[in-house]
Amino acid sequence: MSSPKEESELRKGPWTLEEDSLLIHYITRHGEGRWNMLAKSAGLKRTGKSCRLRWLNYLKPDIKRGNLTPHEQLLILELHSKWGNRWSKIAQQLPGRTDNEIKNYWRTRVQKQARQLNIESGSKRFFDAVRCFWMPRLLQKMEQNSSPSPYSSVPNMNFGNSAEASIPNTRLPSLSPSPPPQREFIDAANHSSSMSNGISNFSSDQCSMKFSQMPEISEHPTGPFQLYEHNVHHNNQIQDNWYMNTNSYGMEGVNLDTLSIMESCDNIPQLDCHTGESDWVFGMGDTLWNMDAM
DNA sequence: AAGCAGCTCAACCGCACCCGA
DNA sequence: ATCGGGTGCGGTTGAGCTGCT
Repeated sequence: MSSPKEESELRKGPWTLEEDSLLIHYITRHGEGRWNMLAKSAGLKRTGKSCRLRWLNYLKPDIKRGNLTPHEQLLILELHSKWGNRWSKIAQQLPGRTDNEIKNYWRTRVQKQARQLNIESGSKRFFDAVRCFWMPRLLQKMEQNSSPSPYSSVPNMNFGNSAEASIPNTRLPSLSPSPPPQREFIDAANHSSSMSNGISNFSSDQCSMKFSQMPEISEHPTGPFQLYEHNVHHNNQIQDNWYMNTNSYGMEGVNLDTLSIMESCDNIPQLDCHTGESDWVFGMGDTLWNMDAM
């Protein structure tokens, strides 16, 4: 137990370079753990908790900095649907990313989008928006940004409970011409269409037909979202240029018009990319987004 | 240039759990 | 059985940054 005097001497707030240096040097020499003792031994006027947090979330050598990649974002969406707010568990699946970072991402990006859409972030509508727009767009970004397939590079990337990787069996709104779907995407969709786990009634034709009813995404969006998708006219062809800036996380293309169509899709049998009663493309039940009040 | 609002993210807080004495 | 220290986790806060007017 520390005396009141010691308590009052404890520093709070942002870490200085000197403190960082002390912590790094101490851990390099003696390793992690026993944080309270470590704090004292290292000569830091910080609580053990503060030292631990600083190390794990910021100083540890394998921490990745910078924006989350579309692939990482997709993984977060998928894992959150599975585990809810189990940030540390989710973080374990994203090497170099911390639970704090993922939590911040969820709260500032995902929940923000839900708020702007004026929908409950755990609701079925939000669920559909994520599934039918956000995820496919992230997938598209991944296709464009990377090769080989991001899925093949993700160990244990298992979308859903089935052994098969049932990649979202969705099609993008007619954003023509879209890049050819990646191999796994097609395979998974084809495969899933023959499965009997609730994805069976998926038909890509149905889905694309449904999306064809969606409004064209305006080049000059006026909705609450700034679209980062620009249709570039080139040789009489329209090319969709996707790019990320710090605020673009793929869902910006979802506007209220689109969602209202989605809502009207409730009259039409639930979005064709929707899969049966409660399963969705990743084989998750409705309950998955309800684990915690988001 | 200044003021303001919104956003991001590092850091803190409180609680729960684990484990050894 | 229980007490206390150590640790981990999720929620929240606030300083600083950015962009807009």
